[in-house]
Amino acid sequence: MTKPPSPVLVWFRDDLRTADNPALCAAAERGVPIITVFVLDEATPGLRRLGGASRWWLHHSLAGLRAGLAKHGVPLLLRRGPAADVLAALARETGAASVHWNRRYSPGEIAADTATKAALTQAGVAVTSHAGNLLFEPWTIRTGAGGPFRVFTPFWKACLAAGWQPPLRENPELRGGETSVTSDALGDWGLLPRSPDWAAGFPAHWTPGEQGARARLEEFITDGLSGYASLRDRPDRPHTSRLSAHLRFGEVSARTVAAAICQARDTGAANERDADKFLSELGWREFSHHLLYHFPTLPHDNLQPKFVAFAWREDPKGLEAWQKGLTGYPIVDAGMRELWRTGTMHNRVRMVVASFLIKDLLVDWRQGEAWFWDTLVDADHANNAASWQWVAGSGADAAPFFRIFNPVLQGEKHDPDGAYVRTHVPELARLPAKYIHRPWEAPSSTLFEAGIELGATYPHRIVDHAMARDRALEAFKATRG
DNA sequence: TGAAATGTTGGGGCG
DNA sequence: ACGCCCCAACATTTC
Repeated sequence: MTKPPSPVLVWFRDDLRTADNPALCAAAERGVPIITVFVLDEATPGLRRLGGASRWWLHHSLAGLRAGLAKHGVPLLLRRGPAADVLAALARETGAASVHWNRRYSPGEIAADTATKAALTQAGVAVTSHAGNLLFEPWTIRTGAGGPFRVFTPFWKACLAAGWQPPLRENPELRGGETSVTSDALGDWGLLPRSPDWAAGFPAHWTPGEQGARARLEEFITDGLSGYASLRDRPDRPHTSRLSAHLRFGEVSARTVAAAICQARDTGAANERDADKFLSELGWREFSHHLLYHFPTLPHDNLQPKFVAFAWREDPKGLEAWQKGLTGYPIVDAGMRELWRTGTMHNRVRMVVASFLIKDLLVDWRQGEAWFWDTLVDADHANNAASWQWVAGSGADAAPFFRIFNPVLQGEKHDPDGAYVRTHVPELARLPAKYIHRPWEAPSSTLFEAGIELGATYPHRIVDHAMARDRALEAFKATRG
């Protein structure tokens, strides 16, 4: 009578994949049965509760991961509660002697994981953490002086010089663990919205999960990468990767994406300019995560102290008009409605709407950050905070505050025919291109023929941009002086 | 990974 | 022929 081997636990977090998953690989190499778990932890202090759109994504991604693991006979258990308690209990129930996970890097997550590791070690369970979610561990990229970079270009140069690891080559040979241990039912977690089901339109745009991520990566390299450098700013064209949510949940690793892009470049399938431009966008993801690691207050506090005194306006009506896509500026409204309807927004338009909220309405960037956190399927604590501070001018390597986007010119430059506006603001669809980004200048006969009545079928502008620009510059001057 | 204001230049119309 | 003005086109500066 030999005792069955004690299983190994793999704790999934932001790495909902089987390929290039160092924690899963390391567990597989132990040659004992594997039991995996995902913990919905809304109890440990310091962890940010997921936003609505992210919860929708997580539900489907977990369903996909469970199905993918089931093919190997590996169970995915779902548990809810403080991770330290849940894992300690699970180790007891399963008899597991070791746990593997891939590291997280935000301050709250680091604290939580440190506490979990301590609790498990105390209970005699070995914990091993791995590098799986970034190209580089944040503490490994340093300036000549030994500190963290605050400027992107030298940061990325240092990254390129350091070189990242290729993805793990082999899919691990997975061996499932028999377990009678209970799991929550995914449906009981209430991750999906109902009454109203605002995510009803999401499935037409997204396939969460590892398979969907790999398919999206291949499709991007085939159809989108060529021309990426010049067309990535065009919201009316399909030249962005749309991989951000897949990366956020780790359905595909950054290493895998980077390797695929490099391969396309090195085999001549993609030109160097397009490939390198896309790689640098992965670099911005890296930069944001490293910044948050080194500057843990990034999501809450202005990185540049001079902004602490900035006289933000309280403008609940303006904020609501912005959220609903009723500002009267077509490119802004198109973006905000794309966000609500599909859970994403084109990157260029994100900058335009953020500039509008911060500079035209003078609303604190944190209110915009909170809305994006709730509505974006790719909402990422590091990227979101770093990017909002970038637009506000308060962050690292940020756009200067006085770089104020003109929503009309941005629309005309990047959506020249108005196709993007027409898609998302259908009440303007019949307006000629000449006026699509400035309907208030259209002759009344043109508006009439397009079936538009300003103030009735489409709002008047909630603020005059020229006035708002001057106001913003004045406010900025005041913080400096 | 801006935009607007201001400055400069050069061609053409015109007295 | 010449100087003057206008202004588009482009460059530079400023916010």
